Amino acid sequence: MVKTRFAPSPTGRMHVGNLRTALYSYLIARHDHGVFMLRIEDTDQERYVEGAVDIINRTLAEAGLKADEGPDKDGGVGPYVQSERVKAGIYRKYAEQLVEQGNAYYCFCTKERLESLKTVVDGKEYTAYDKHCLSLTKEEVERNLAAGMPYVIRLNVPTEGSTTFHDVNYGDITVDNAELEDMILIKSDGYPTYNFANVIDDHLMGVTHVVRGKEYLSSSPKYNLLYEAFGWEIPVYVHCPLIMDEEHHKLSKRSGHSSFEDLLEQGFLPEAIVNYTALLGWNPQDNQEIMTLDELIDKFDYTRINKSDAVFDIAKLRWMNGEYFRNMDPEAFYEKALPYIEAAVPETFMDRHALAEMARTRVETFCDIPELLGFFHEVPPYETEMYRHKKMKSTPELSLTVLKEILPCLEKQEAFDNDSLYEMMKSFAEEKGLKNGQVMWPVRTAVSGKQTTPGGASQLLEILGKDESVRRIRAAIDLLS
RNA sequence: GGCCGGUUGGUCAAGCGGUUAAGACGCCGCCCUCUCACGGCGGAAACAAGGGUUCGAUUCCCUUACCGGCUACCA
Repeated sequence: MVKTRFAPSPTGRMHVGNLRTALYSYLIARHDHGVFMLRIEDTDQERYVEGAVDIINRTLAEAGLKADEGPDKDGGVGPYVQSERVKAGIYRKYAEQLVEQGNAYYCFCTKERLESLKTVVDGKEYTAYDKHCLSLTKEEVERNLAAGMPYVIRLNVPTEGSTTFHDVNYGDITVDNAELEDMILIKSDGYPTYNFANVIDDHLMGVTHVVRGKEYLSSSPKYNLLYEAFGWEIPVYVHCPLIMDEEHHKLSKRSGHSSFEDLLEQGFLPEAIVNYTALLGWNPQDNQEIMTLDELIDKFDYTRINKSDAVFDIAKLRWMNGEYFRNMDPEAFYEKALPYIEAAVPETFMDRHALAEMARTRVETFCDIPELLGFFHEVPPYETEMYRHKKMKSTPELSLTVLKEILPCLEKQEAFDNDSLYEMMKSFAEEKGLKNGQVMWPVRTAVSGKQTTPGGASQLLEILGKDESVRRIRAAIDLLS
């Protein structure tokens, strides 16, 4: 039975790199009808952010990634929050076992001593612990412990030989043990480090596939040392390429504007965000890009994940979001777009459904709506030169004449719907010996003040209604006179 | 600096020894058209470099270059 987990740290909003890791974990589990688990890794008290767990829950819920097990749904291997597991003494117990076995040792080195171990190369600091405390006798350790000296527990990495581990994506990776540091297992505040807690929890919780970003690739050999020391079975590693920002750096919370919540605020649909991130580092065989979560579950194959990093391209996300809008049920779009429409066009006499439908095929995010529909609320200031259009054979002078003559027609027009209005203007043009554009262009400009509008003159008139249309035509006549 | 990984158009990304090197986004042009948008058609645009291996390398190996990650009592 496949069991995957998503194990975020509650340190703020969730950027798309994390979201994708969650998504891939979810897809692997679902594809195999396995279990997807959520675990909260709050071992760093410094970085803990109040409310961040709520953000994680909300993000997963909105993205549609429901966990089968987690803090809110016990699956029998809890607790699912690491700080609670610390209280239960879980990590300490295993760390002490390693100490007894000789695979780990107590270290009482002070900050100052560690500082003295630092070497500076190219302005950057590097430390390599020298196993100083490994030589402490059992008595010395007991004495220090009894004296209440602060300590950490370190892994005793062999100085000779090499360690090889296997990753589904990157194959076998071998590293000289001399390169591996005696990493800290238990910090002086009693909390485990990420690397240690991960191994313990993944084993205890029965995780079969570990999905994570490839930034952990270089610390993975140490994991094997841990698994071997405990005699535990090593899970399947699935390291994913990183998602990069425009500057080609790892997306992080610091980059800003790239978290799931940021994107929602920028007017994107959760489904589109999920769909897009799925394609950053993976692709289905069949070239289909627009996929529902269920289709992703069906098609996802973790052995086909890419190795190289991917740049997050907001332009393509915009396109994809637009595709979702175009394929969306009009009523569903209307409901989500309504707040944006109401803000841009407060006039209640205009048909909101018609406005929504006008926007649906023309915007890429909800935030594009105000710019697109704003003129319905108020005609923006414009130059009379806007009435000049070569292809339409329209000029400001001709426009004035057309508007003056069509005004009474509009006033007496009874059926104020698109088709009727279009017919009326078309026959008006015919009677006057004008081209269609010579009538449509001035009318559309007069009621919108815009070079381009969503929909043609007649559509605009219909939504504006007779009173408002007439008012705007009159204002335009004044402007041109 | 050391270690690990990566390198196909601007971006995502097929390809897994023999191809006119897919497709998508973006960009440009044309068509459709009451302006847009949608839609349709077309275009420009790539195998980092050098050595091998091979009858034949984008595909396999090595070197170099470049990019990235790690090198924390952060994850």
